[in-house]
Amino acid sequence: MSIGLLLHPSSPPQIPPPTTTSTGPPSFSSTAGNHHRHILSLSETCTTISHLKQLHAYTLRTTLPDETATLFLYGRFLHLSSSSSFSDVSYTFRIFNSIQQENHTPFMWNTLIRACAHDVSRKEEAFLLYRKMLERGKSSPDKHTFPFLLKACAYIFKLSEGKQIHCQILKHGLGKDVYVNNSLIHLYASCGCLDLAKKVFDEMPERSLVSWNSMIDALVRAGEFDSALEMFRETQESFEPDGYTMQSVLSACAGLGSLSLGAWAHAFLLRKRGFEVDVLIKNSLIEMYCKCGSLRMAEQVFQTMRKRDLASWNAIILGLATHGRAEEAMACFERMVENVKPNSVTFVALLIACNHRGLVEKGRLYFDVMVRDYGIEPALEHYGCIVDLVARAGYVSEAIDMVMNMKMKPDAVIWRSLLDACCKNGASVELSEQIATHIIEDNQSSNGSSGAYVLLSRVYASANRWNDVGIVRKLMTEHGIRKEPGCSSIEINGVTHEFFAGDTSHPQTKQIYKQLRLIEEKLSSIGYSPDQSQAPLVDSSREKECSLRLHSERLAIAFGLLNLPPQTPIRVFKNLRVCNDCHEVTKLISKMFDTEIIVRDRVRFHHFKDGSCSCSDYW
DNA sequence: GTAGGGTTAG
Repeated sequence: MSIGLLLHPSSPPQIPPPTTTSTGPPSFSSTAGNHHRHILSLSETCTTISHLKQLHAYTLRTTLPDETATLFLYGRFLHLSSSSSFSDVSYTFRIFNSIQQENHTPFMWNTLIRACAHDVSRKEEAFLLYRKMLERGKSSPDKHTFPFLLKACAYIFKLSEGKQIHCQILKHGLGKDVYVNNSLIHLYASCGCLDLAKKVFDEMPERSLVSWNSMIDALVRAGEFDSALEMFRETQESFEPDGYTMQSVLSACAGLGSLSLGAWAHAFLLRKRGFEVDVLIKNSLIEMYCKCGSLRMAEQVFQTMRKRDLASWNAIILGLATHGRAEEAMACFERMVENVKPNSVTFVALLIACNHRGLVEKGRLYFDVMVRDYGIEPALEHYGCIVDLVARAGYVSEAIDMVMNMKMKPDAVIWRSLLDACCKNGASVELSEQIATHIIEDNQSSNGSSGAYVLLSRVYASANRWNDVGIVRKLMTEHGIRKEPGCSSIEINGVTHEFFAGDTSHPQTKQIYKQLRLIEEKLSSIGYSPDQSQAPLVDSSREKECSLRLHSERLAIAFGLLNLPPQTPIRVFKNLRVCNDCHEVTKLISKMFDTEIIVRDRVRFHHFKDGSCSCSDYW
């Protein structure tokens, strides 16, 4: 039988077939060894699972030289069937199970474990296989086994299993293997155990670029951006950075919100040769520039991309959204759908765009379109945006209905949006109490509920229930809960200056407040009256004095106006969500001072490691 | 004799 005839017409190889020793006289080659070599070479040219199955069938009818050769060939089949281009794991299992148990080699076990580690729905099976491998007692795990197993483990964030595997690694004497250790670093970083990742890294006898990259990535994930950049500097003493390194570096710059560092990293990339600045790096650049407040540079990167993927579109839409440029974000979405199918993240970005600008109608529309036209189930994040949007606009009962109809448990962010709306819209004290209870119960041990306590005390104060106000304050003290202050930062000449609401600690405070008065006078002259409700909780005498100067971002803007040369763009970061009112007043100030002012929110402030910032917020 | 480690936004 001719294997050439069996293969699909599109298949590349048409190697003359061998004849088997069992099916008649040889035509041009007669040894089993030749068959073996022939099948092996054919296996290298398989491009579809169908080719492989034909080759497998052919092999079953063929006599091979010995058992070792047969097992080697089956190992190859296992590997092929589970490789990313074929990825027919059930077929891999069928081949594996067709081989007698005592003939399963470590290579076969490893291949099967790898197949499971790469398959989204089979991660758990990787552990079962490992256990079986040990139980059968014929094959010992080796240096190839553990990276696969740890990958599966990291994917499902199983720390305790990971630690057990770590023990197994040591038991089998593989604690020095660089691949195994890199996988351990990745695992511990995925589980949020920076200390353990660091320990593995520090104790490694040998490190590769991947070790450094994994460690830098671990630091970025943990929000230790400065340390990540420091490690990047160290890396270069031994290795040339690659694309992975640079993506982590860009993330670190974005995390710090430092445009100067980010621009430096960009220049480094352009200067560097030897690796391609691909879509993923470009996406990181867009994200970095957006997070560092330079939408202009982000747009430039986006515009000059020859190839864009889903993430590129999402990154730019999100950037526009968080900068309060909702119309452009929506226009970008329209262009996007002509090229790429949007996903759930796209709609988060669109809802954020609406949220930042108080576009309730549009927000409702996108929420419906997402479900109806794209079949995307709303996730917690979508609810977080829409509930906040609707609630802020004063549609409290609609927001409550939404929360009640959610398929998942609302988180503290959502409850807080509701509570905030209740406070502003004079909802009943009982309702506010109920909502506050949800938040406080969900956040017993963390500081995430500080907003709820503050809001609740406001509700009681407005109802003249001063006793209850006292009780709330006492509870806060007892639970060690601090108020979460509004905080904004601005980077000037590579130095980050930070301001809190009503802050007077800056050495230039006098001039800053003078500048603020000037801004306020100018604003009043054009009839603008700042929205009092947006002011953070401060004592009432100061609130009356000047609402404008109490906002942290406005202190930062005033500082920027004082210290930057005219026409220099002013970029301010806020630890909390930038609200519609802020976008509005920023636009006015930009116009009055003929300069570009951008205030944008930061997901997390790296110096609030103790969780005192709104890390759990989506914006 | 086969293979192996490190990314996707809120």
